[in-house]
Amino acid sequence: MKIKYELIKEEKHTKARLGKISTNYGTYDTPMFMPVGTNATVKTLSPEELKDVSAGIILANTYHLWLRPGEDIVDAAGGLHKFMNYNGPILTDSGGFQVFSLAKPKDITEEGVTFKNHLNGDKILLTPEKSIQIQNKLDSDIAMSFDECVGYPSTYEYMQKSVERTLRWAQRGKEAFNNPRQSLFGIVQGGEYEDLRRHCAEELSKMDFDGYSIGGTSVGEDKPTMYKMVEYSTKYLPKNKVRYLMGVGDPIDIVENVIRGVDIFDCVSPTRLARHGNVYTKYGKFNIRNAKYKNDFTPLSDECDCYACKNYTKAYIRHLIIANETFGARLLSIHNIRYLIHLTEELREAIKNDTILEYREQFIKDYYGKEEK
RNA sequence: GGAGGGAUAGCGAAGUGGUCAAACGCGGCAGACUGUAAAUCUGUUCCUUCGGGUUCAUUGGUUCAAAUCCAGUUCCCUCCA
Repeated sequence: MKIKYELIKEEKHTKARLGKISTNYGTYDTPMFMPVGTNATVKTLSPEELKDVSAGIILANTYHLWLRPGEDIVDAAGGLHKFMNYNGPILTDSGGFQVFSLAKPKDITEEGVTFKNHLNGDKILLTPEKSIQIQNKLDSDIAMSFDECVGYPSTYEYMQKSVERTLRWAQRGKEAFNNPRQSLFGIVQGGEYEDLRRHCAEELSKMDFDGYSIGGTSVGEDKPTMYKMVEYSTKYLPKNKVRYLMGVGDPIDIVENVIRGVDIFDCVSPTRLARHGNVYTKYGKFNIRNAKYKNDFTPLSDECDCYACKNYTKAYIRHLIIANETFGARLLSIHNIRYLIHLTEELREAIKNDTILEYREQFIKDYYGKEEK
């Protein structure tokens, strides 16, 4: 079935929204955070551990699974859920981000994007139709339109051309789409230009997607610019459909963008930072590798209810990370994902109570502490 | 007892007259990371009051100049007795 979004309430002072999203694999409250599992695994975590941190939808990647193991293998396994043993909803990204991270401008044409296969160097062409066909076969719950994620800064002229092409690609993808169990989202681009964001959002709305994403953020711009990009997008999107801000997961960015009307976030940061020893806490981010934690036998965070915090000390986890033991990366990944999901739980509570502005103020005080003043 | 080889920063290891406070790797100390080519990348690692000061086993010598050449001493390795 298609996903359904139900808007439960809007916060009194802001555009923050409390909602519910119903999927083939259960109903979840929004705002929510989706952990990223590019290669059909949220790096180092088992599905049981994802459940333990209250993860809902997770994200996998079309480009990566296309190259390896190939969508036919996933199909033969009975679809992505069975293949990776995940009994929750899965969203697949289209490969649009790889246009930003892997392709060069000259590789992008009206037809699609030519990539240099990062595994063996082959030249391969990904088109809007191909991306959708792969996603149909992967049988994720939500497929994304194939878009061009444009870096920042970018000229108005380029962005205008790119937005028009992304709109045409969205239409082509929609026409190629063929999986009744799956939903399809359109992606708003347009950089920091309000008229382009508006145009893109309105045209996509006319095409009537099952949900809408905001793309082209966290590509080098500063935070105020990112927040503007989001405002210029949510402002022109229908209220009865879910809004997903792609690739954003810095804690403050989640708070700020919930306030601007975003329902869903995803980000690699909790798992990547974990592998690099960084730990999110209410009182800011720290690096467990620092020598000062050598003798620290307290948990990562006193506020956290995750498996790592309930059972292990900083000194032990530091030892694991320094010794390059995978269990350390796993414990920190569990913790960081749990931190971001818990953050969305608090934000939902604040929306319920119409206190999100107070929440933001307190959040900044706690998270940035002394450095801010 | 004899013959040869070697001793370089926390460790390993380049360097064989000036461009050497000394490559590189490891280890140490920090930093970055936002739809994952990322268990990756970057900086730093003799002392310093940032002017400079002391280093290449050690002592002495040659030279305008020595980690680099010469001699003594100590220790280590290989082979022969």
